[in-house]
Amino acid sequence: MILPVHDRIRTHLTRLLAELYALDGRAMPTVALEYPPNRTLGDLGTPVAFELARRLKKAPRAIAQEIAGAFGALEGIARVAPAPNGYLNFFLERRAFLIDRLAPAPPAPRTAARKAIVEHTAINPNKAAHIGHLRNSALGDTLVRVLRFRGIPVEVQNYIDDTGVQVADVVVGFRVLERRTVDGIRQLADSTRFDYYCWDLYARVTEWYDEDKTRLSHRAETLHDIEHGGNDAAAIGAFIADRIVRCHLRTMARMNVDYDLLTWEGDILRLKFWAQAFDVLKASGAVYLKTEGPLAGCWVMPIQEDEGSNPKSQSPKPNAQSPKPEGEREPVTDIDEEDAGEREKVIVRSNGVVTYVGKDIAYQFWKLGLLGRDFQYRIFEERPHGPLWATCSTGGEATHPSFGGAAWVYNVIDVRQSYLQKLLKQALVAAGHPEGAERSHHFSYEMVALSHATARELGFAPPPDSEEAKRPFVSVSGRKGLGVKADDLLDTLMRNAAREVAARNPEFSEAERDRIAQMIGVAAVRYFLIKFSTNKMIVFDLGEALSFEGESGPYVQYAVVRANNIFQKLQRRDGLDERGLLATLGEVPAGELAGEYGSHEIWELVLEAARLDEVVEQVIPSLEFSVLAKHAFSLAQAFNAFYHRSPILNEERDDVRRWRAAAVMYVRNQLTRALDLMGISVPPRM
RNA sequence: GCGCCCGUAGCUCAGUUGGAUAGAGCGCCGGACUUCGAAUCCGUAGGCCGCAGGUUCGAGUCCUGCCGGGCGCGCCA
Repeated sequence: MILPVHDRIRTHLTRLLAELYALDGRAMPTVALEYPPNRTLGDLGTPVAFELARRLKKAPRAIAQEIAGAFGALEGIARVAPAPNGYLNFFLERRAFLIDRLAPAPPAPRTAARKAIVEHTAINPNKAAHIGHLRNSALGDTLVRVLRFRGIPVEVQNYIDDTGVQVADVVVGFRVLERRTVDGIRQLADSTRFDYYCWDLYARVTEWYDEDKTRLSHRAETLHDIEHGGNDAAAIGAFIADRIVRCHLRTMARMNVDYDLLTWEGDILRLKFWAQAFDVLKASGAVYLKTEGPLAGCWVMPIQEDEGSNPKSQSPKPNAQSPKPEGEREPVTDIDEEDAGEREKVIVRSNGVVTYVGKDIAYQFWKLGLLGRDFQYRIFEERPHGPLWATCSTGGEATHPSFGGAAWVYNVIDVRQSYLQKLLKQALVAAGHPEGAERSHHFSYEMVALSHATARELGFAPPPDSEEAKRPFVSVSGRKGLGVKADDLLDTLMRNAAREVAARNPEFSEAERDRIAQMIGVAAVRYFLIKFSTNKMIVFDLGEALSFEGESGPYVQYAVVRANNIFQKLQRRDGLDERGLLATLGEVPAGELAGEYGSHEIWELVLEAARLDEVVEQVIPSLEFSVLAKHAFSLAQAFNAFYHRSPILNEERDDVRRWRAAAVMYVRNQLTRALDLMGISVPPRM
């Protein structure tokens, strides 16, 4: 890991600059650390002299020379070199650096970090999951892993909208279109792929509505029944939601995605979370009753378009202190009710029913520990590593872990919900919790569409002369049943992987082959869903996603498998294991590592591998995991090139062999960690 | 109409605190398996970074305008 070295240089340099140029805190430039384009220039470099040039009225080059001259000794730094163009470059103590990083890691220091809640997945529990949902969970789960890597405690929640329109529509499908009873549906669920069945039924219901709009009265009626409970529709709705959620959990488990708590919307209603939040919002003036105009009788929240309404976001740090007390914050901007052009969002309808935004506000308050109420909790299912909990409104377990009340909240929801998520933050500010707003993140990402080729392959080709046909992609639509089901994709992926594995390892048993194929399939999807910027739409193409070559998850896995093979052979052939290797590194001549034999390639590998912590640090505030994916890929790429060029087992010079093996060991360790952050495991062979 | 996002190689994309020579993958073409596994590697070709201004020692990156595309803006969720 490289960050401790950054910190050491930065601290040293800051003190040095203060002495050298009598700079006080305000005048002190930030010491940015970068990587020179090649190792002959240095291992780390800073453009700090450029920043000082104007203030000191001196050429950057002269400043860099002065700093280098006064630098003195610093642990881990072999040499400081001012570059002719003004950069200040550093050379590291290579041997110590690598030995340090190979030593067994000390137990992670206890951090005072407060809990973060990550909510992701949140699929309507009325049909099978599709490829778009996988993007959500892949991003959400990676966020969870990355935060935990940094020592931040994380609670993972999956929100279940069991009382919404989508469940109601499937209830209508079963009751009205198919005339089934609860028992009939249960039988069906026990004997079919229930989530697939509902996928089709849901599409049929949508069509049925489209044929005759008056049929929508069935939806309204069902929605009402579900919300009030104690009737057939509610029982069917509850059954469907429960069964479909279990299907979703199985699908997600295939992707190595897991949760701590399922929060059910029905419980938010039954426990009257909204009533509580409503009181707070009314008291603070965040919402008010319209007495005239088209919205008369509605409780509304004014929508602010100015900058002040969108507080800057903060990201958690393991050692961050508690937020400033609210008293030190700027006062909430006054809401100008007289402003004629102002827009208003209805929170409570004139018929007294709260909107989706209202429920979400209450839920967000609870997540931040600002509501003053809690759920009851039941065990949803037992798992090897402990129970999966779910909320409930009556008869909960007497003892349960503590949920909610987090310092940081991440809501992983697609970009179309940006507007609502912004309202959520505004509500927090208006209710007097600006710091809660700053610590609430909408983790937004773009949609997944289908390529025309893939749509055609699946039988969704749009009519030749339609608008859709002219577009560069085909939109998925759960309502129309148009899309790639997650399990179908995973099945295809794993089938293809199994074929590849079998071709290369004919001696494998079927079970072994399938176990490995599964790991490879997961690597392929998860990497594919992570490697694009979140604000870029993914035009999903089966062929591309199925590819195990080039920039892909399996490519990175393959590099690690190769590295592991080297160690297995080293041990078998030469009796040299990792511990034995480590023990000798202090004595072995380090010419190969130092680049004295003409190539710096193993040092390049080590330095690049060490950057994982820096990459993670960068990835948390930006929420751009493509950076992490790219890092892993380029490290794997560098390793593969090295592997090809530089033999280890057959290298005759013992010192060279040992340093190469040590570098491979470190790269392997770091790549394994990077893959784990993406939810990808390493197969024993592939 | 208003708001947000995108425009970089033939295609798909990196380039996220403004820094040293704009990079990958795929595709094309040409090479490398009696050698730690070729799901690999090496090489060739391919760029008015949408356009025009501005800020800066320095702009693909920041600002303004324009052009092209996507998505939002409901007493739906």
